[in-house]
Amino acid sequence: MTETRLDAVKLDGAGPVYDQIRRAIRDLVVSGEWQPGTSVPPEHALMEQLGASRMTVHRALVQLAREGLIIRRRRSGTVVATPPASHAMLDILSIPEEVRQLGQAYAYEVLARTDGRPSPEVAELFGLKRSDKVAHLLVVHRADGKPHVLEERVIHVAGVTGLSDEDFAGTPPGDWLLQHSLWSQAEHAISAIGAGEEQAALLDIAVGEPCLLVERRTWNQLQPVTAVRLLYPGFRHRFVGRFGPYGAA
Amino acid sequence: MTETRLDAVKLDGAGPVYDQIRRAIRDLVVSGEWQPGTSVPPEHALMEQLGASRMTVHRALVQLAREGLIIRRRRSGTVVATPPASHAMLDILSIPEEVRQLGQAYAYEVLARTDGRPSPEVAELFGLKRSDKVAHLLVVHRADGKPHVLEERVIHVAGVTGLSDEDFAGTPPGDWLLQHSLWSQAEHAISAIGAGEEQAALLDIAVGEPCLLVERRTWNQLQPVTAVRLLYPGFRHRFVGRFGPYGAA
DNA sequence: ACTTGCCAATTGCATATGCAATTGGATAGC
DNA sequence: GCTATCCAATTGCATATGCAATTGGCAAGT
Repeated sequence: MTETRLDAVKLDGAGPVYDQIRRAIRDLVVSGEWQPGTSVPPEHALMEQLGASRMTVHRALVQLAREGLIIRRRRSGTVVATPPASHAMLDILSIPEEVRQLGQAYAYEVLARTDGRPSPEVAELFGLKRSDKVAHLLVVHRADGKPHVLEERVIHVAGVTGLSDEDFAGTPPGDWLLQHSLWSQAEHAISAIGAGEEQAALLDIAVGEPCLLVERRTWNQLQPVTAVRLLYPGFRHRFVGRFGPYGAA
Repeated sequence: MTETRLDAVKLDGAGPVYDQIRRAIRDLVVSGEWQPGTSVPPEHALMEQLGASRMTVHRALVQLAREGLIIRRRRSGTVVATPPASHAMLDILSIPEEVRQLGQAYAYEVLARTDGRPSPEVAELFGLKRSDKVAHLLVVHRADGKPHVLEERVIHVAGVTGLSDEDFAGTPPGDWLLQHSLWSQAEHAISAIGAGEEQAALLDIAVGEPCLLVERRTWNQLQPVTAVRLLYPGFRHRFVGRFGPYGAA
């Protein structure tokens, strides 16, 4: 248990006091000056050192604890946490947004739509009964005219209202669903796969070309809403994220 | 601007009052009962309705605002936010951990190590001067004896202490670095690529086989620490994340 | 030694209070 | 009508205060 020097905590006078305290301590932690395991001075000490009230110091410490930089326990005090396993964040944008952010012209085309019952595989994967009604969609999204991503989607009809009257002429299904359905939970998986024959033709790439496959399933209160497979040609796509040891940067 | 019914906020008596209030309002928002754009009752109203002090109500609302569910402005009040673009979280585990979580036996092998200057590409990619010293490493990680992932790593010698004395016999470089260096910022990218000839041989797969490529670069206070390319055979790997509309689930 | 019980240090939570900052909307003046 | 001004509603921040809950460590007793 290393010592912490109390006078290392220095306020900079910018913004609310509680936030100055928070930043001051955070900087000591992320700079490594206060190593994991060292104990942070108790609230009373900081309160006297900094000339702030206990509640103000408390507020700063509570926030740092919520951010995972410190761990607080009654009686035994506050110690610097060891950085947790990191989480990388990937922004999930709608595909039109994604394309426009790249500065390219967006277009899409609904290649096929069938309304019916789920195939056994789909029902299994998605937790549906064979008797539930679903819509299948096949959409290709284009950026500057070139195929950008191939979307295969299954929508659980009972989970969305107004689906049967919608032809997706004005809005691609993903965006339409965002506006017309609620979701409370999603899961996605990223993997790599070679393009199949049909897929290669639609994406205008060679068969076997490595692609990023993003599979996403969405529920609302345990009821399935939609499942989608997005196939991105690998050589022109990368998902980028930035972060720090304690969370998003 | 829709109306919000004040009496919709109901406490459940479990845990701290401020947290009951927070959860009660959060539930109204995520259930869609309070649509985006509707205004949340002012602190005074909630205070009277719930029989709590203003500071307690305040605390709940401040926290909800930090979580992005509501937006607060002086005088104009508090309104329900429209859900932001989602972030998906991918847990970044150390590779030994990753393998063990799959219930498989972990092993690794350092295939090559060279200490020297960065190649022009590496220097460019990583923001190093040609004169900086770097170590190159090539490591294969195995799960139950089979190649799991191929790691190509560059380490900026000046950014880490004790590197030259370390032979990575006991700990793979990624884990060793976590223990012996600080980092404040990281960036990673995921893409799909076909295995090259050498890579295919080391991973025991066919040339051109689709693979997930994870590239990660790490800095400490703007100084480069390490850059790594992790090549996962695509057919046996997927990165999975779970989340909700307002963040991690 | 080992166990039990107690004390005090430390954090957690809630309240009451006061003032500052922002700004929508009303009002007065032109 | 249009603009400048003021007012009041609302949130933001800090303090002072008191009690509750947890628990490390000491002390007493066996």
